[in-house]
Amino acid sequence: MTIEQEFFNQYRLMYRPFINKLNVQLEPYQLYSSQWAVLRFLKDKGPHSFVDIANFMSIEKPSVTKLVHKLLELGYVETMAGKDKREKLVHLSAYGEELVQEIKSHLKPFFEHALAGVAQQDIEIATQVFARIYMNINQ
Amino acid sequence: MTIEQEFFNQYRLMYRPFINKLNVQLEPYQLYSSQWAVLRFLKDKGPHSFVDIANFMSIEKPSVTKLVHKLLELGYVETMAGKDKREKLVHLSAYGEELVQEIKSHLKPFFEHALAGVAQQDIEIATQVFARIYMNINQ
DNA sequence: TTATATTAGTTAGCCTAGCTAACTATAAAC
DNA sequence: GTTTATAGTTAGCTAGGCTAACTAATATAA
Repeated sequence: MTIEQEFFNQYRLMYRPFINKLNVQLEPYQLYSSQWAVLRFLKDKGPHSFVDIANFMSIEKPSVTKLVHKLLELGYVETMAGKDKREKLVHLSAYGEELVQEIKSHLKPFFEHALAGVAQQDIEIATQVFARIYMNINQ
Repeated sequence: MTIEQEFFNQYRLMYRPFINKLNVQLEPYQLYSSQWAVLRFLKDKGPHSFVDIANFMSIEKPSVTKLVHKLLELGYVETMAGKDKREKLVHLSAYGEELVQEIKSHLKPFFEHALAGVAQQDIEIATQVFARIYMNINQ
């Protein structure tokens, strides 16, 4: 087994336990990890269109429609007019802003526990590896 | 944003593009990445029961039933009697053995391309980080 | 030794988180 | 002014899981 194969084996093996545990953490907020990813994107990058969200998350437009409509129902986000009559910009509501802050605090110990015993430098190295793979894979 | 949050953001962001590209690579063999994970497990660790597969992959027994039955249909695996009349051991068929070898060779350049420009040492560090998280998360 | 509890695998039916195809409304390009 | 492209939606599909409830076989305890 090459180290590349081993890397991707371990990468994938970790995915489901991680997502399952994350979803448990998010349950009090009526959120799944995919919806949380949208909120985090809006928090970090500000208001963006449905297409922007699709591109950022590497998913298709109809998937974004579903995610955002659920977040609208929950009152966590709102839409406003975009640069023309077709485009709609999604942004966090006042309530959503508060909630995202709260969730971030709530998740902090979970993430720290997950990475317990890992050197800060190694976390940074691994993070850069992800970014590089993302780039390589999308040419 | 803490480095822990950034780590998990990047981790998740990479997942879908990676799995989608991997599934394209596996298409000629009529396999999806989850089915491939089962074959790889059987190749690496030898014949195992449905419960063993469930534990290893962190999924439930009914999910294993579906995956293995698909692999049986394709003729890639076979079952044999286990240590008692309840248990069934799954193992690669002769054809499956050959195929797994072929797929591994086929995937090699894909993995190398994905990790192009990443130092061997950093790949190893990241792999160990995954293993540690897996351990931390499952107590 | 029987009654009870546990374990291995299956079936049915559900959910998340995506997808494609086809559509409407609007905008851009020719 | 017609064609082409873009933003978002709808309908209906799939992968890849899940829980609940079941059967058959085994282990435990009275």
